[in-house]
Amino acid sequence: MKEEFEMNPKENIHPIEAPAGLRERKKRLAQAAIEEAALRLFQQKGYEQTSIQDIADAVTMSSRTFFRYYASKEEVLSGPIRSTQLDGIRYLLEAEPPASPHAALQSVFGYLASQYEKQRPGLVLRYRIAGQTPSIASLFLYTLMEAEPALCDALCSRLETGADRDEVRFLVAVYMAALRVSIEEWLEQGDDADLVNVLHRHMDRLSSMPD
Amino acid sequence: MKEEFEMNPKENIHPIEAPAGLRERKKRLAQAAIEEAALRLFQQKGYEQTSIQDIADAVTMSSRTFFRYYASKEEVLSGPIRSTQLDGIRYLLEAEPPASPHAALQSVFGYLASQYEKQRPGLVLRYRIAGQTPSIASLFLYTLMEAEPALCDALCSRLETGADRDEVRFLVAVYMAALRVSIEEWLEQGDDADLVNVLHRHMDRLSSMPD
DNA sequence: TAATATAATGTCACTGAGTGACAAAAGTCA
DNA sequence: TGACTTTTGTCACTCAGTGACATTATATTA
Repeated sequence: MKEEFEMNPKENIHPIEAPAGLRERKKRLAQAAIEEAALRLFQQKGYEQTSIQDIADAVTMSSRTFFRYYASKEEVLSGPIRSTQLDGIRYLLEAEPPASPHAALQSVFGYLASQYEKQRPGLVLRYRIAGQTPSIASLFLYTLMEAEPALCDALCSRLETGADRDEVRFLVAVYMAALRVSIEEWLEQGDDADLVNVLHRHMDRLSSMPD
Repeated sequence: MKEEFEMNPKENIHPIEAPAGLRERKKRLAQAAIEEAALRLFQQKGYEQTSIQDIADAVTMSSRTFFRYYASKEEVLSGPIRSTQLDGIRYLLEAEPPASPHAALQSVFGYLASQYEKQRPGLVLRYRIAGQTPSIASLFLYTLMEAEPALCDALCSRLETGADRDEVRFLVAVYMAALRVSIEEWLEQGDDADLVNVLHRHMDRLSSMPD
């Protein structure tokens, strides 16, 4: 069992950060350099053929230091997905009380889709690697689904009607499935494909479900 | 990238096996002994605290030999889930042509639930470990979802109406989500809980979706 | 049954991920 | 500048997993 919900350095930065000392700036540069080099090498040589040492060499740091920025090799790839999911949880917590579970879920997942939409190039690359590397595909699934319990909690807490916990869990899982296949579909399409649109096509058919 | 769809020795056994030589019998015993020891140790000391060497010692074999039975430490845990999913694919391929996608999916997933139902004790144990070990939770998710493409293919091929591939993919994913949360719910309940029943409660609400 | 072929196991040496401990270097601030 | 804190590098280590090759056990056949 590892980091579970520990955040990586990037996520700790407060949205509007003041001047920021030299130390902070160097850390961000290092983090960015690692990510850049890692993605480049994964593309060039393949994920499994790229060692931490290769990445460390590429950015001239010790491999020990790599692990001070990323808890594992995998985390370089999953970071953006995880933080997007966390955004979704925050979004739901801050949203106005929903009219119905379906309305709330359409809203959060629509928001998530719009967030993923902004990251297309990075996601294309990441999912291409996932397609060739089961352990990464597995990680991405987990990273998506990991947010479900928090989403359930958030939704239940904002629903005045005492909704059945298990039903909410089911609904969240179903919408998550919709998001997941929408992302897959969207990434297979051309660069001008519209994720929000793909997701809505699927979600519309869900909202006719009886509560 | 590892074995992908390679089968472990157990799965290669033909259902009705004739006498079976000494070699075969020894292999099955070894495999069973490994699984037994591994599960016992995982329970006692925790998954991550148990090394391959510990398992090998417990059954008096070299750790090299462990890897001739299981491609990885994880595989000891995921094996039964994977083979159950494969059963589901086979079931769908051999079933009579379905009246509708929903009918077909209710049938396969009902079958899968009934298969999982038979394995409760092992699944309780495995999911307890998954709850403490993200990499295993991740693996279980993957093992479930991994069957989706094959399920889509099987379903599409048996549907006379030229169904939209993406819609079928979505439906399969949604039913898979139902199975997944049903299993989670069922494992949290008492020993006399009924998985098939839990799943049907969820699936019934799906079948009212427009195709 | 003995000789031979084949399959399973053990041994050894190796790569690579990940970690703990501690010393060296760099950034911070008075 | 000097004292303090954070970051980095070094080193030694554990553990998963693999390839190569010798050894042992099972299977086959004359």
